[in-house]
Amino acid sequence: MKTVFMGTPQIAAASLAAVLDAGFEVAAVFTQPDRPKNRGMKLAPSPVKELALERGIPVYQPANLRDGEAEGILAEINPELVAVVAYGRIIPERLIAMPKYGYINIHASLLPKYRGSAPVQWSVLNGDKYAGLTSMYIAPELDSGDMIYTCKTEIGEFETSGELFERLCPMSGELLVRTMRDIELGVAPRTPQNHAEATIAPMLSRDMSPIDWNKSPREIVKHICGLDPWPCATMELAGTTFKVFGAAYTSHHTARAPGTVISAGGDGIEFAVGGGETLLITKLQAPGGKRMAAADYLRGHPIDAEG
RNA sequence: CGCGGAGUGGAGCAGUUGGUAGCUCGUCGGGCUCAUAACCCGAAGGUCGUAGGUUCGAGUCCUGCCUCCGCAA
Repeated sequence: MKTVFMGTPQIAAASLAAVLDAGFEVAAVFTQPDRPKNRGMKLAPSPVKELALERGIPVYQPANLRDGEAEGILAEINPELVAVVAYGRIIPERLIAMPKYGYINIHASLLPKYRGSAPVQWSVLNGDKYAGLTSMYIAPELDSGDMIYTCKTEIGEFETSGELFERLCPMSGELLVRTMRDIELGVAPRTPQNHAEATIAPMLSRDMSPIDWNKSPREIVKHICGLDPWPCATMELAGTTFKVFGAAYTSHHTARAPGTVISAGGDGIEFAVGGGETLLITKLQAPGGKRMAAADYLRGHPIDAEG
């Protein structure tokens, strides 16, 4: 089955690797153009591009899928199936009709929940018990296509989005391979989504970073985990903005206003939060510094507790 | 050359207008205690990232390099 693969980040690269290792013929790879990244803003290839080059697969990085050029390339390759994993681009309707088996996509949520660009992060932020992956046929409307297979995994209480992403990578590969096999065999199921239950998981932004101490301990923990590794939860303390990476529950109660520092010691910094409960911040990062245990930070920066 | 911050004993930090380095915690020894991560006394441990330069003298000024972090996605 002649296939074209489209994808960009790490989870896409992991999926591509699985497809290749399973022996499928990948005639070409489409990925986002190299982008300036990191310190120095050097142009960096996407993980998918790196893998494709390693495996000797032709790479295409069109800036636009609608200008006819991409269509020409695809027409020439004439794939029977196009597999899309986190490509970061809407596929024009006219392209979807081209391949014999159509376009399939792996989306990192249990559809119809969390359509959109940040499904993993939102499943953590919302404190969901499960996250997952769905393979589907691509439909013109974003992430609305008929579902093929799903794959489900429990989210750890303190698992970050980044960690969950890591775990999802191999699962995505397996799911894609299974889906492609059954499509080739003609036995893949096709289940329409319940569009009434659809929710959207929009991109995260830096504006979401500040911690709202009025929330419950668990909501704050999920906020911290969901925004890790980007854009990261933040808090203000003594006029400085800290990134927050770790928290622990306590069994304490307080009458102090949410956001008040109750204590600061070897376990971390304890804040009053919503519902009269408290939460211990255990890992943080000061501007210009590395991330460190809150207790370590306190050694060089004594903080006065108000409780 | 995209912009900016930082590299000081095991950890986190101070270090004033340049004059041979301090604090908190930890570690080790001793003491007190029924006991303790608590308290008291004492000790060890640093070529101040690196290579040069300025100077009578540099952690403290100048230049190159290395490493780390933030912005940007």
